[in-house]
Amino acid sequence: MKVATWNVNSVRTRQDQVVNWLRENKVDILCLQETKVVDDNFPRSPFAELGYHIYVSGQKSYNGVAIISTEPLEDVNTGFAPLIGTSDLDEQKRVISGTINDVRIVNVYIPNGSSVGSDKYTYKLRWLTALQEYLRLLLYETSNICICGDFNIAPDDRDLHAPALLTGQIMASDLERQAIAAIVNLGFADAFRKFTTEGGHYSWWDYRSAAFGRNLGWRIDHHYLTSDLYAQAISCTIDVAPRKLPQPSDHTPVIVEF
DNA sequence: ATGGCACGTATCACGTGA
Repeated sequence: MKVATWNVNSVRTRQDQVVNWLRENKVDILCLQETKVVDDNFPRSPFAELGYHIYVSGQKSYNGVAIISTEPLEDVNTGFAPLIGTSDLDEQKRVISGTINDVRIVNVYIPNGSSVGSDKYTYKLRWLTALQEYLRLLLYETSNICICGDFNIAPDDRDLHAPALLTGQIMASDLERQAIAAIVNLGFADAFRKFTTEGGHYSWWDYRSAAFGRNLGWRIDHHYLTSDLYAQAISCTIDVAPRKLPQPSDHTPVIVEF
């Protein structure tokens, strides 16, 4: 099974690119982030015409997640509420989950955090604490979990183009990295690092400063797998091709196969 | 030096992203 994640920075703006990518990359699951559209306005038909099922949790202008699946998903739900109860953290649409072939797919769009010490940074850390609790409870229900999405965190210095400059800044601060480590310690592993240990591989490049052309990137889009799935993983790759297109998203897809 | 670019909004600038 192939599971891809892609922050598309508006699914309506990127609609043709996403559909074309799906035609050429027959993944079973595509997790989207930053769809930036309310559910009623999600462009369902081009995906349905390819035979995909569509599950969405969106809002106006900001955030929004979706799962595109070859097969119908079971037990689809959104937000943290199903496991940890009602929370103000669910006002922003950042979590959608469903089951396929006894694998629980959890698609997340982790908050950006703005800058270390800001109110948004505090929100990001709160959100990460909630995610940790959500996953801890989910592990009582199933042992096969693939959590993927835009984490907005570079787990270690290999995931940054300029660690000396960027370590400690937003997306590379100690508390954010500790939050990732706490999730890993629940029983997950970073699928990409099973196959690639060196640095220089990124999933996001700033639109500004011609960052992509100079490979000034960050690896912030990840798949974390429970132990059996991790053992079964046979590849995890970053497809940089969509980032080269005209009017691209600033992120590019990452694909795991297990 | 907080800049650079892109997105959505009933814009003609702003908030947000990372």
